[in-house]
Amino acid sequence: MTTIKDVANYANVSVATVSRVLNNKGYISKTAEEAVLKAIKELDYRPNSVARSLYHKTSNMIGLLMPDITNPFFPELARAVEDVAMSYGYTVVFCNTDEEMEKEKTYFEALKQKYVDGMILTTSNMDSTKYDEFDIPLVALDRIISERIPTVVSENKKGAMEATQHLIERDCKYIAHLRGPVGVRPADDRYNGFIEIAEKEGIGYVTADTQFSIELAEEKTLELFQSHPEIDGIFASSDVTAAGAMHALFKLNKQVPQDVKIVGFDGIPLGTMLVPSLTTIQQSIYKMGEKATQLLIDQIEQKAIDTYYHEFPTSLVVRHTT
Amino acid sequence: MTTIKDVANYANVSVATVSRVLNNKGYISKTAEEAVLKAIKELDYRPNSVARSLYHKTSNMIGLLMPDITNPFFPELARAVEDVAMSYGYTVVFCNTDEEMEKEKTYFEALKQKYVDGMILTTSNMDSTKYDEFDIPLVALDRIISERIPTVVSENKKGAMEATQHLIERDCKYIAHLRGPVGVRPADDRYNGFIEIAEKEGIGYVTADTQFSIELAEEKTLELFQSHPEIDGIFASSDVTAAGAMHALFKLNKQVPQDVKIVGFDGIPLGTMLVPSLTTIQQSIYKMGEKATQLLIDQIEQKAIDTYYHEFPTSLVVRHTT
DNA sequence: CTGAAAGCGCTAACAC
DNA sequence: GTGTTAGCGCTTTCAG
Repeated sequence: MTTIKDVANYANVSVATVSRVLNNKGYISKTAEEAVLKAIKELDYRPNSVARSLYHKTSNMIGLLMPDITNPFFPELARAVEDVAMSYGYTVVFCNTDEEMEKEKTYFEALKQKYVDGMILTTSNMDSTKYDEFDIPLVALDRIISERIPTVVSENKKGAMEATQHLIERDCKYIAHLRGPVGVRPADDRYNGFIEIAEKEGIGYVTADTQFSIELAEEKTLELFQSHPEIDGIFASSDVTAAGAMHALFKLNKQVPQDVKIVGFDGIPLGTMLVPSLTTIQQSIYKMGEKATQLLIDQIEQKAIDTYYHEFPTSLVVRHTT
Repeated sequence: MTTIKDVANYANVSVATVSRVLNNKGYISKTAEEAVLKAIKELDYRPNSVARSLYHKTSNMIGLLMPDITNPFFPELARAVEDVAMSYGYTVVFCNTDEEMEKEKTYFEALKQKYVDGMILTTSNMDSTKYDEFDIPLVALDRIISERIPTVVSENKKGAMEATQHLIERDCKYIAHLRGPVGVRPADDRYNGFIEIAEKEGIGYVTADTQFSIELAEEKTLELFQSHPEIDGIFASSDVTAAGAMHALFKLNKQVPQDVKIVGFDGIPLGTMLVPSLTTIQQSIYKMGEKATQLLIDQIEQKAIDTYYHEFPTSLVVRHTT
């Protein structure tokens, strides 16, 4: 490993001079600059970023905490974060917390110790005050943690209302809602949107709690039909649970969309892969990831942040399940 | 930020002593140890890992280069890597290279400068000699780069042979193979496996080149049926392309599996979500990720590596498309 | 057993 | 314009 000292020796200047040309700071004579550049090239020197970090207390790394990259909602988000981070010269460290507070805490600490310049949180099971204590740039993505942390979310409630309305317009008389994990904010918002429309329209409905698991969704759907055979519409809180519901219907020998109509939520590629393809509420996943990263970098680079709360519109994408 | 110096002052010892208790190295008296431990606790001190990195020339970070986390084959792999890394106290930096040599090079350099302790490569478009030059621990995962780099792959060819055999046993007379990206090793191996069995069994066949894109797979399938309407079996080189084929068949009004049977490759969750669910060649994705990470950490920790080449068995999972 | 001090590679005063 | 030097926070000889 060649160091700044080697370069200085080779170019017959001091390390300070080398540092100056490296950072374009202070006055350097043309000759000195050339000598240094030549030395750098010939020795194939690259500054050691750990040493820089130590001095600057900054690492050009950002942390990304998410529940589980294996859940098909997250890869696109992660991709967006990585793309933007990369374009600004930041590198991303990623961590799966499984919605477990312990893991979240461990990672949060570990990343702080690594001097990450900021973190994007797509998970939040820690006491929100825990985050507040720390003076590291943070952004909440698809979660709401505290109004002091810039936040990027979808219009979950509005989307859910639209989905429900759509089922009603498609003539559904009795709608089941496969609710997402209770306590997870976006899922709760969707639940509330569903209830609001169902009540307002005076339609029959029933709900069941699920997780982001296809098997569980299938099972719950089977149960629902046992107790409520009159169900003719399903609003699932995610595309994955919608897929689970479709399996259940297949088993029950119900035709989609003739006997039962389905709307999902997320707009992940899975929806188009299903046969019939899934009507869903499309979120601007990639854009949300971009925005969150932008907000984080703005904070890191001390730029003023105008708005702390960003809600991205959703849109109904009608495909073949309705 | 509280430093080792603060702890030393608080405990009335020298920084050397603090360092010793931190690392359980050298002799420390009970009293000194207790004083230090108390100081650490009361000041809520955590060692700065950047400073440690600078001294040790190690960062407890590993890099993970993959083509695109958005491709559903990769999240599980990434998850396995992260899980194992985490359990050994390593943190993972992840990068999407899009199979582009430029990005790969950029990331490779960037990570080296960050002192990552090693890298897992699920991508390889750089000249393999480029990797050899560098003396950083490396593991090739789902790719083969050089025999000097420990490698973890699936039995791609064998799996493909089994898939083809299965279609033949299911009475397919004319089989199409949706080939993966030409030049990507696992895809080429699958292609070769297919050809070998098709030739050996003297069955009719045709192939088409695809990428990991559902749309393209659908399009190519449509084209294939135009020129070869007698196709009654499809072996797709990935589950995603299999899904594309299913869409095409839906459009063509062909029944699966009655008119046409399909086998995919990968064994990603998508397969179970499709209706009918997809028969596929299951790879041990998670295990491969684990093994690769283990191999990397062994190298980092200077443990001897017994075998450089690890091939994981695949297995035929029969579901409803055959 | 413990402390002083050098040094990991780099940056930024502060002199000259 | 350029060099000297004191750190950034930590580890590890080397004395004592």
